[in-house]
Amino acid sequence: MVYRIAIVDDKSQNRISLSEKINYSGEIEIVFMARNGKDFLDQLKAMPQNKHPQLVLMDIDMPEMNGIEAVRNCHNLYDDIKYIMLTVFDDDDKLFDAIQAGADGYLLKEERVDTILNAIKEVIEKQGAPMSPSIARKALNLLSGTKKEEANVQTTLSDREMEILKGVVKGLDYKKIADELFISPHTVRTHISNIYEKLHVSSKVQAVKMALKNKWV
Amino acid sequence: MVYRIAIVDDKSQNRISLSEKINYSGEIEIVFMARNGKDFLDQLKAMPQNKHPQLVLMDIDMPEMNGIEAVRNCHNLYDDIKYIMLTVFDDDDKLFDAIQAGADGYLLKEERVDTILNAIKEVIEKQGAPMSPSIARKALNLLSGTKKEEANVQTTLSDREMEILKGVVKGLDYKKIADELFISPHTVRTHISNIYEKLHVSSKVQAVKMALKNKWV
DNA sequence: AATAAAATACTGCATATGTGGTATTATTTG
DNA sequence: CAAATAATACCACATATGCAGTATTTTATT
Repeated sequence: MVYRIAIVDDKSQNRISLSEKINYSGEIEIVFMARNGKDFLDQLKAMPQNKHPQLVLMDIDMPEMNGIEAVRNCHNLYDDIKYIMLTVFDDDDKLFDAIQAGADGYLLKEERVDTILNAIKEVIEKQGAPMSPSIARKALNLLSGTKKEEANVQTTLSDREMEILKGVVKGLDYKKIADELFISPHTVRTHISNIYEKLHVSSKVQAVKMALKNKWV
Repeated sequence: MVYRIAIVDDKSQNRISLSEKINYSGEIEIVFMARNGKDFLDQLKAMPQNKHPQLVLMDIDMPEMNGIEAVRNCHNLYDDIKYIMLTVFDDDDKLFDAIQAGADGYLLKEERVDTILNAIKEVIEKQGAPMSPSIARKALNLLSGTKKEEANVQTTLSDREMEILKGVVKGLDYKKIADELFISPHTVRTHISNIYEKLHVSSKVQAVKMALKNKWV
C-alpha cells in the first residue's frame, strides 16, 4: 500500500526536506506540494478527484491562506481527505481552531520521521488522531477546562447522591454502583429512592434525562 | 536517569509481562506493583514519600477500586506523581473521566513497548501527554463536539424503531408506548431488543443517552 | 415472483427495579 | 446540646426489564 500524500508549507526548504524524508521509505507518494492554503486549494481543484491525496501534511502559519483556513474550506468539500497539521509551536488557540476545522492529527515539526510516517498510517488506516504529546497535553487541558458548574443542584442533591446519580447515568446497575463506592446495593437503592423524590421523578430514564439536561454529569 | 515506576493491574499476568518488558531497557525501576486502586493507595501510603514512584502505569478496569478513582484520589494528595492510563478499549466516557481525574497519558495496552517507554519519558521530562491515536481521536471528538461516525447510526434504525425509541426517551414503560402506537407491548419489547442490538447497548439508560447525545429526539 | 427487511405478536425465565417500609450511625448546624 | 441531614443497611413484594426464542404478516426491492 502506497499512501498518496500532499505537502503544504510556505518554506520551500521545509517542503523539500520533509518530502525527501518521508519519500525515503518508499511507502509514500507525494502527489503534489503547495506553498500556502490558496495554492493548495487551486491545485486540488485543478486535478481529477481520483488523483486526490489521501492525506495532507499541512503547515499552519502561511501567507495568503493559513493551514487552518485551508482545512476548513476543504473539509466539507472533499470529505475523504485527511489532514495532519504540522507546527513549530504548540499553540493551544490554534489547536482548537484546527480541530474545529477538521484536522485529524496535530504534530510538532520536530517529530522524528518514523513518528510522522506512523501518524500517516494511523490516520488513513485506523481513523486515529495522532498528536504530539505536548499538544495532547493542551487538548486535555482544553477538555478538562470545558467543565461544569454543578452549584445549583448541590443545594438539593447531597454529594453522595450526586455520585450515585453519576453511576446511574453511566448505565451501571445497583450492584456496580455499590462496588464503585464500596457500599451495599441496598444503600444505593435507598439513595436512588431519595434522589427520585428530590428530583420528582420515578425512574432511571427520567433521572438520567434530568441529569444530562442540567449537565450534572 | 532511571525512572521510578509503579504498575497497577488486576491481572498478575499483565503485571508480570509489562514489568518484564519495560524493565528490559534498564532505564526503569519498578518501585512496586498493585492489583487494584485500593491496593495501590494502601501501598503508597505505607511507603515514605521520597520513595514514591514518579509515574504509575494504571489499568482502568479493576475490582475494588478502578484506575480512574485511584488517580482521582491520589492526584490531589501527591501532586508529584504522574499517571499513564492503560486500557484495552478506547472508551470515550472513561477517557473524559480519566482526564478529569488527572491522568497525564492514555494508551492502549496493545501499544509497542518502546511507545510506552517513550510515553513515560515524555510525561516525566517534557510534561507531555502521550495518547494512542485512536484515543486522541476521541479526545478531539469530545473537543469539537462533532461526531462524524455516529450520525449514520440513525439510518440503521427504521422509522418504527425511532418512534419506539422516542417513547423510551420520554420515560414511558412498554405498556404506555404500546398504547401510544396501538400495538402490543410484546411488539414494543421486540423493537427495543432490536434497537439495543443496532445501537450496541443493553439498557434503556444507555439507549436514552445515545439518543440524546445524537439529538434523535 | 422471489427475496429481504420491517413490523407485528407471543412465551418463559431470570434479574433489575420501584415502592414502602425500618433502623443505626455519623456529621452538620442552629 | 438538640435537631436535622446524610449516609449507611436491610426486608418484602409487585412490576418492569433484558434475553432467547418462535412465528406471521406487510412492505419494499430486485
